[in-house]
Amino acid sequence: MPKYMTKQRKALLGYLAEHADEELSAREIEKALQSEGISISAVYRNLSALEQEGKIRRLTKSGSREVFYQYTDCSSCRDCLHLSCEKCGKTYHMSVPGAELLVSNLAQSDEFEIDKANTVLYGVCRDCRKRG
Amino acid sequence: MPKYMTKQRKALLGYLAEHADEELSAREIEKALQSEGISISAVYRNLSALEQEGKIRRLTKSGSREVFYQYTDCSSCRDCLHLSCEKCGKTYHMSVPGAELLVSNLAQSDEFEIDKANTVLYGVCRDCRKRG
DNA sequence: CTAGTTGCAAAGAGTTTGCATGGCG
DNA sequence: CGCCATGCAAACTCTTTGCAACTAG
Repeated sequence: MPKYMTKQRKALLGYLAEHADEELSAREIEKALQSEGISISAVYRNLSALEQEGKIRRLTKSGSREVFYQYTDCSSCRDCLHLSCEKCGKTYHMSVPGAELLVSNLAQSDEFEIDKANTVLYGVCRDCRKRG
Repeated sequence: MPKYMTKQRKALLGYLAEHADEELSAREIEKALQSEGISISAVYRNLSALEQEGKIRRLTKSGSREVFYQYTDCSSCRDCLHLSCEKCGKTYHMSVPGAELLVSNLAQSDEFEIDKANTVLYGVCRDCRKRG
């Protein structure tokens, strides 16, 4: 959808790439880029465009009121499920065979067709569990 | 947390019980109960209380900006995962053995501990798929 | 040049809060 | 009767939008 590569858009894309798989709020992004010079409206407009292109996921953590945006950097994301750690906020990409197994199990037993693009499993990752 | 059973609280709880497993916005609830007489602030205050007690789940559909509340009427919900139909909004309770299988599979292969209370799988249910 | 993009400020929408009144127990 | 909950309106936060100025291609 976007046609011109402005310096604001470039800065935003760069920041998202550096923080792939992290959950970021619009305000966080604006603050992080304030030295680059980008207005909060431009942040929102670009995030919305990216969301419509399917390059970004918009999410809210349960219990929280905040809205986060997440740039998911995974070329094969159409075929895998996502695990989100509630402690560190990182996203893990579930191996394709595992995802397939789950999805087909579900389709059989409950006759429910999973929408992989919009499903996120929440929990605690191995690293965070080790830390306690 | 709540101490008194006011008529507003009673009306709200009754409405939630009638519409268990449906996704409702604060405004919808207020409108539905306007004959009973409840203010939007009371709706929000009671929903927040219920959310803190864990009797209600607060969620946003991906892509949408709207916030929904859902009263999950399931006595054994601690042990099952939830499937949410993106077409009709209904929640399905995944059979316990199925959930256990999935959770243990994940724990083994990806060493990720699922938080069943906060995880919702999105997709399309059998009924909606039949309808097209 | 010319259309897409930005910044600003104002408008909106949803949610929260302060305070006086009212009602449950 | 005392305290909690309600209603109202104002306050807040997050997000969107109108418009003039700017700039990438």
